[in-house]
Amino acid sequence: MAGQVQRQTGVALWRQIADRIRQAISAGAYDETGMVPPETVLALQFGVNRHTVRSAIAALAQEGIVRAVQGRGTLIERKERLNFPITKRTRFTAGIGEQAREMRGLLLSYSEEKADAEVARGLKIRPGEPVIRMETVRKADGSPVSCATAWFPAGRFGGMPDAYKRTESITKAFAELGLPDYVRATTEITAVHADEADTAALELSPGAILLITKAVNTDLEGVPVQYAISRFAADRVQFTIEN
Amino acid sequence: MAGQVQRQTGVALWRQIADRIRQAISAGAYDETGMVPPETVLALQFGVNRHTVRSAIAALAQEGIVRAVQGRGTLIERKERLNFPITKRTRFTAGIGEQAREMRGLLLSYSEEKADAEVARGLKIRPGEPVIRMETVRKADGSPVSCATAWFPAGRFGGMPDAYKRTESITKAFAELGLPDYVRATTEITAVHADEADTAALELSPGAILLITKAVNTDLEGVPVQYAISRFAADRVQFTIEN
DNA sequence: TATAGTTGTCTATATCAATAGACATTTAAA
DNA sequence: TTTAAATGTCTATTGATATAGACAACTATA
Repeated sequence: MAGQVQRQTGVALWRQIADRIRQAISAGAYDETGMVPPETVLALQFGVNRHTVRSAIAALAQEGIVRAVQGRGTLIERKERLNFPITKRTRFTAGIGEQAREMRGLLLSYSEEKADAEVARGLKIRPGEPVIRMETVRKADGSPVSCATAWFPAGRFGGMPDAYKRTESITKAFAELGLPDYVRATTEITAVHADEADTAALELSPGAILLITKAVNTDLEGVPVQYAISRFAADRVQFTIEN
Repeated sequence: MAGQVQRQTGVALWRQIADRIRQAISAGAYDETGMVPPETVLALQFGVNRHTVRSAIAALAQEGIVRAVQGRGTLIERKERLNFPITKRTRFTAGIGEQAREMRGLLLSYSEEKADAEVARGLKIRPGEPVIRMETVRKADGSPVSCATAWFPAGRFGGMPDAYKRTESITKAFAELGLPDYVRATTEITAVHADEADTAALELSPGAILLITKAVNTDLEGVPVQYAISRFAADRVQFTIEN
């Protein structure tokens, strides 16, 4: 974990240090002991006062990642970073099935609306045609992993919100609606700072990073069936592309 | 751009606001006027003092994204985002060939070293075997887009640093060294905050976001020829995966 | 040439972030 | 039972962040 923290950047030192420690934990840097190094050691490493390190650790404790025990040290409670393979058969639930015990997709809201230019391009329909929009949040073992906004052609998949609410899975909902299989056509990936809504929904600290995917799924004939913009907590996930 | 900023989170208000405005610009929110709304309007929108908004705009001006003109307003200077397709034939230079006039790869430094566990896993060699490491920065039309650390098996590609320095391209350097074609095997994508070294190399503002790719390229027989960790300025690029 | 609207500069004040040091409290091991 | 090593708590001080208000300087337009 080389490299010093930066001052006067608008990001407090304690937050930078919290981010770095969180990353080191998820990279397995402290697996040998299962503990974060002592505060005095970290303060020396980062070139800051011990109190500043304490602020960082307090933030991580608040997130449930570590637990400080007086006299012993700071224990690591949780270190997951979920991996999402992106392939022709990209599935949210199945993709991380072995990495978490319980995967759930929750429907926050939905509505029927007219496709704007972006959605129309994704679904290969004309702007103004009716689409179903769903806002969802997806959780692994109860911890929120991503928010998604998904659009479906209204004519073919009008029953999607109801089916999704019942099955908590896009794949199962598609199956119920007569589409047993579908494939990932394109995926775009960018990264931005989280805004307020996503910070709340994903239980992030402000200034946190989001990985954004814009994906088009099609049926086996290549007809688009879903356009989705998903927002992932960058410190909890990574994507893998296998060619 | 609804939603208020958050206080006491370790991220200064001016930085949160700068991030939000940057995002709004790149989403085309101000395309109609080509200008950012007046400081007083933004201050009202975000629920902060006008001086706080001014700090945010000063940061964006420092990045070259906007230019404030007394008496007129704050003009948008730049809003582009380069697209990188990730496929079997992923090439940095050719990939964005049509999006920029001039693509260059510059060799910052190189050395011969022994493979650590991560590099050995990527190149499918034993830890400790000799590898060539190159630190490079890649530019589009003179503007830095990414930093990369790349490793090559030393025996087969000892001449890589010299060839790369001459050709400014991995693809051309491989060709010179007797490898006319290669394919992308795997790509991992994550996102983090930029550290000090990358902030300097990519001419970023502190606290900026990096998209990280860890990629393995192989020859046509599937033998790994390159393991590379690239760090992209997230506000200048996006990735596209076509299946 | 006024005038409205905009950015630029200055002073002052309050709060948050960071440093510094001292000492208490708890745990585990000598 | 000591002792070393770790976290917890307290006070004090400095610098960065944020607010508040007033006014100057510049631009475009009526």
